[in-house]
Amino acid sequence: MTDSRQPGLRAQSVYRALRRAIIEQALKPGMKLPEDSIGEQLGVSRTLVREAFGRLAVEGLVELKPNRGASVAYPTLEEARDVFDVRRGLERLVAENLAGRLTAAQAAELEDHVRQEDKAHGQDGPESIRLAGEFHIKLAEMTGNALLLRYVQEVSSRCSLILAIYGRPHSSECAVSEHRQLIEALRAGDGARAAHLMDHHLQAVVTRALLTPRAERDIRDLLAPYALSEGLNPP
Amino acid sequence: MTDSRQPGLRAQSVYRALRRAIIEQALKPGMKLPEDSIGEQLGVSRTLVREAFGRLAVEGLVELKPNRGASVAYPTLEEARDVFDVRRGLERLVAENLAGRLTAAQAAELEDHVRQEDKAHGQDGPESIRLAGEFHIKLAEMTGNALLLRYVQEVSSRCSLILAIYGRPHSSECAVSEHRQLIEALRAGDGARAAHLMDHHLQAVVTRALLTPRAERDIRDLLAPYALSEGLNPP
DNA sequence: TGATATCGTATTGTATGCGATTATTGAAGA
DNA sequence: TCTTCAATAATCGCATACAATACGATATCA
Repeated sequence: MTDSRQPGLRAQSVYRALRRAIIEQALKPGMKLPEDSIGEQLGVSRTLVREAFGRLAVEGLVELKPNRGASVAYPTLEEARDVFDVRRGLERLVAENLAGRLTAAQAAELEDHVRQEDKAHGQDGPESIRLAGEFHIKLAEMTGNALLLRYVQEVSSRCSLILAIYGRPHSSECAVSEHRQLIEALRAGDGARAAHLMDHHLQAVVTRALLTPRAERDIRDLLAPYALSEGLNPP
Repeated sequence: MTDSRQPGLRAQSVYRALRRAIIEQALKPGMKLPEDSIGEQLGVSRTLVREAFGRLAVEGLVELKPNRGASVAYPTLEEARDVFDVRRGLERLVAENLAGRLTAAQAAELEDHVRQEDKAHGQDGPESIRLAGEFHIKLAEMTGNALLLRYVQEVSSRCSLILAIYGRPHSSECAVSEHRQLIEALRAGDGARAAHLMDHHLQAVVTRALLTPRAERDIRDLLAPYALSEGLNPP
């Protein structure tokens, strides 16, 4: 138990617990987040829960409306596009920073990682998705740029949310082969090619996992399938 | 008085007040930030002050150490380099996004802005610095990408802090001519050139304003000039 | 029956209080 | 004079308390 009576760490524990719960969709997008029940569940007061909400709101994982509390963020398609655009820019930067600077140990670690991805790819479980995400985090870590890492983590989290809403069920977001090519380019020190690969890789993720033109952001369109399944006939 | 009895807005007021105070160096880097006195000064309780500290800590403007409270962040040179690297990446993205998409009204607004910069450039005051910063914020706004805007604002804030510590006194950070060239490229729809110009522009800002190899990050070196001015003789 | 008003409850926003940790002052000893 | 240590004061971490607002249910009226 990492309850840790140490001061300041309980606050962080609450933050991390909620963050994980949101990313793993234990708390689904749009779900209401009452302060006292969550605090009670985690064994802390509302104070710490609110503190965590604040951080999560900055990161775009929860929405915070005045006098009506917090709920898990429900990004619009427009926000989703924004997030992916920024993500591509950030990860391109990662690729450029890393090209040629990869140590042998780092390259080995990455290759070990894609091997794990290969194994998990067959079963198409949440394990596969987690590994694919971690690959990008690992790359960001290797730049040694703390701010870049933080931003990449943030957009990755938000991408998880976005895919939970708009993604097709069992798409294996990242193609392992694309990860392999990327490592190759990084190793060769070809920054331009690495950046280009990364860019197209992430672009591919969007088109693979996102049903772009479908899923209108209007309530009518969200309800349409339910109406149909009930035999209703909206105009 | 924007005291605003409205709920949730007082918290934001505290956040913004502290943020401005830090950026404008009313609160200097490294300065201690006691919850009580600040709350008393702003007419709110420690609760809201702490909330603001949390947000500012996420954004890297304050440091938050367990059991010893908050202080204005004092970025190391390494952190400074990280921030500038990410900033270049982000603003390159801005340039690419904006190239060719600039409306006539937007172009006019930017040109009006650089004209103001021209005027202020003579007096080399803080006005000049503020305008130079706002130019970049305006560009980010024009992308329509809220996340990109937030990130650019964040790195800009941190750059203010960094230049306050490591910058030479009256360097007029941005060359107005470079801003003009950038607008030109954006107008022409030449994304690659715009990105390239932005990249070199920001690179130039660093070399112009930052005394890179000097300014050691050791306390001894920070204190050296003070020691000398007091006639002391450190080993 | 349907719409609106009103009251009670649940939940949020903010302040305050208490125990714990850290900084500071001053005095005693080397 | 410089160090060491203890007592006090200041500050923080967190929980709780209280006021204000929003939500929901029942009652009232058309």
